[in-house]
Amino acid sequence: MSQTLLPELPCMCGNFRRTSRALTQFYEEALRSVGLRATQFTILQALSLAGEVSQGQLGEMLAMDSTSLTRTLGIMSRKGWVAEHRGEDRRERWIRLSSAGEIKLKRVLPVWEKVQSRLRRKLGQKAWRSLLELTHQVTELVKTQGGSL
Amino acid sequence: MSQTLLPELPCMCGNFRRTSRALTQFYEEALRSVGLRATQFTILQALSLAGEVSQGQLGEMLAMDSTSLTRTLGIMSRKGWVAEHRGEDRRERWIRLSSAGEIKLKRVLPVWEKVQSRLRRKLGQKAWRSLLELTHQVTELVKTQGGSL
DNA sequence: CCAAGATAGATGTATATGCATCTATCTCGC
DNA sequence: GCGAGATAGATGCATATACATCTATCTTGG
Repeated sequence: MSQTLLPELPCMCGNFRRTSRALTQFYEEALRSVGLRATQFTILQALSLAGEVSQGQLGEMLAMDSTSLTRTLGIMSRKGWVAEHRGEDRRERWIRLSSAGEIKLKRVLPVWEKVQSRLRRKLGQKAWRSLLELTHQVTELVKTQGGSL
Repeated sequence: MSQTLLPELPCMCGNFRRTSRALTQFYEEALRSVGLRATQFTILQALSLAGEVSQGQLGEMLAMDSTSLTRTLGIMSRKGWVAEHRGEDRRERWIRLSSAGEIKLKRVLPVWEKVQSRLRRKLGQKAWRSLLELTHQVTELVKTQGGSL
């Protein structure tokens, strides 16, 4: 098949989704060796940083529908990476890394660091920093002002 | 639930995936009124720009596995938005907008433009341009140099 | 022309993801 | 304390998405 040039997409959403797909493949190629999907790694890392949080709070942090987390956390729970218990408010589900999860994360981090720095090197410090800041900014903007003008 | 501050994620991939989710919800909230998912809109728009392409070429353009397109194009074909036919090479599937697809796109574009400019206004011209360029750059980098150092 | 290897998609399977809806709980006014 | 309305997650359903594998077809050396 001929080399179709990567076109500039005019849609910011389409653009982000495309880059997400590309990046996900890039990271998962490495993560595969340790049996983790991108989302699962993100959750491990987020829990490691945040400590114990409710499912809803985790959803907020990751801009992910908390009901979507029900399934992903189920998978991770079955693998023994997270520990859950009901909160004082019995409707809530509180989540934290299990010790197996901590061990898993410790083993995975070097793999992640390698992909991460490989990309950082390719992109350059400046673009790297800009991207982290800009994507964070977009997420905040879109999430907090949501539907308003 | 208390307002958990949106943390900075150290992982570029996780960052992009989070922003993608947020943006997708933002755009789909608007697109819902015209019965389109983000991916479907992207494909309509891409076909409108590219004309007729093979399934593989479309996958390249969108950094999407061409076998994933089999299902999405199936859905869109059933809705009558795309027309397909076998290529001279009988293994290939060539895709273009049907006239119903063109009409659909024409009806959807104003809705898209509105979300799009709403976001552009919030972000500011400068960040907007930077993002389009940087995301494009990342996609190219990751896709072309893929696994290499 | 033919067999061997390459390639484009189709299909099976697993995860990711959101929304609508449902259930269990909680909160608050009375 | 009770009932009405709010809230956290669970569940049903649809789409999105990738990879492994399979099939049909093409290409190419002999």
